[in-house]
Amino acid sequence: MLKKRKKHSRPRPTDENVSEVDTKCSSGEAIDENTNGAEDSPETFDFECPPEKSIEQEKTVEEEEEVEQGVAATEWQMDTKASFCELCQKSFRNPSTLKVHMRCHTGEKPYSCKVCGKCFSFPGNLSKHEHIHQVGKNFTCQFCKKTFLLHKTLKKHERIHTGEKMYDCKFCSQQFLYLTSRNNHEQKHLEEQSEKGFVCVQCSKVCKTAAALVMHQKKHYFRGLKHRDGKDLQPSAAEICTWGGAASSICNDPKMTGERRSVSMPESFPPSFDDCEAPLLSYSSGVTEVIPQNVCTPSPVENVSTIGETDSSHFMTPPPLPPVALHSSVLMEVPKGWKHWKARHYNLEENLNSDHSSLKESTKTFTELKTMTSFDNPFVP
DNA sequence: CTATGCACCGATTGATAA
DNA sequence: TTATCAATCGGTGCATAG
Ligand SMILES: [Zn+2]
Ligand SMILES: [Zn+2]
Ligand SMILES: [Zn+2]
Ligand SMILES: [Zn+2]
Repeated sequence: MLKKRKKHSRPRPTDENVSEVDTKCSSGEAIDENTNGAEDSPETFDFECPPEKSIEQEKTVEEEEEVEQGVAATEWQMDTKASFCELCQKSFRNPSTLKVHMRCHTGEKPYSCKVCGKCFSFPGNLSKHEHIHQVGKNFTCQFCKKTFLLHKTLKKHERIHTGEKMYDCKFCSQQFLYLTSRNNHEQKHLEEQSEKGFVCVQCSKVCKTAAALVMHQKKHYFRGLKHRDGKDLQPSAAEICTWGGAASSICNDPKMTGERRSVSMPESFPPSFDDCEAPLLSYSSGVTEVIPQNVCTPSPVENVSTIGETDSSHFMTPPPLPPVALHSSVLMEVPKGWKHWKARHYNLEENLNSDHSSLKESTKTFTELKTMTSFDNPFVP
């Protein structure tokens, strides 16, 4: 299996006094003292690459296939060769990785800063921490020459110059530079939605009840059918399989339910807009003129559970399957699938950083579709 | 207040040394 | 095969400006 080349394979400093497990950090720490600018340290300059392109997160082809095939991932986790954390249901290929991982459950922090005594679970974090005791800021912005203590900080700073806004609103096409800004914005959506009732994403019509909304949306739906005119708006079989497989695998995938904070998988998932977006994803790839409007419309969060139980048919379903049913099923129920869509959605987000071209492509289209569906969103400038 | 910006932390990953 | 480490991610908290 060819792995994607990593570019950051610099030869390790062999005999540095990098006292490994040693709880006290040796002062000569491996922490780059090649500080100012760190000439070859990939830490500092890899602006050739698109900022979001994390080489670190690239997955092996093998893993990609697992995701695509859906089932493989689950099987892999059960593989005895893999180390498995029962606490968070995560698997690791390297047993020692599991050991290290367990520290986040045990709270063990064997690495302590000898300057301030602060303890850390992971050696790398101690190294980073020790950096802050050094005088001088070591990372310089290539655009404004401002300096920063940490590489991560620099990278984030440079987004200001590059214009990269990595935080997308889940409900509209707006993007944000800061997570807090994004969250605030999304909160507004939620508040707005819950005040109004049930909003049609196509025309912004607000309905008092979900049932009314469904009736309303049927109009859009049939209108859409008229305009379709034989255009092939259907996803390819491959796409369907891919998505279907991904969904099924992910929802069973312990990896996806772990405590990995970066994924922000909520413990419980009151169906939210996320769930509504998933259907978009499912048939977005390669589709240029979809009826993305035929997505389930966000409902007030607090109402969702009720609807799911008693009025599930009011939700338009993400019809992952028969192409023929692609459009005709958009108004069908799906609540039992909430979880799956949710899971898939998060998986996509995670894979957005990977180099998986197909997932990426789909996600990209997803973003485009979000734009399409948000034309009438009051939050869109 | 809200948005912006920085300091810092927790955790994972892949390469590679042992 | 296992252990270690550099690299890098996502995230929180707080300060400050408008
Ligand atoms: Zn665990
Ligand atoms: Zn310290
Ligand atoms: Zn700058
Ligand atoms: Zn928005």
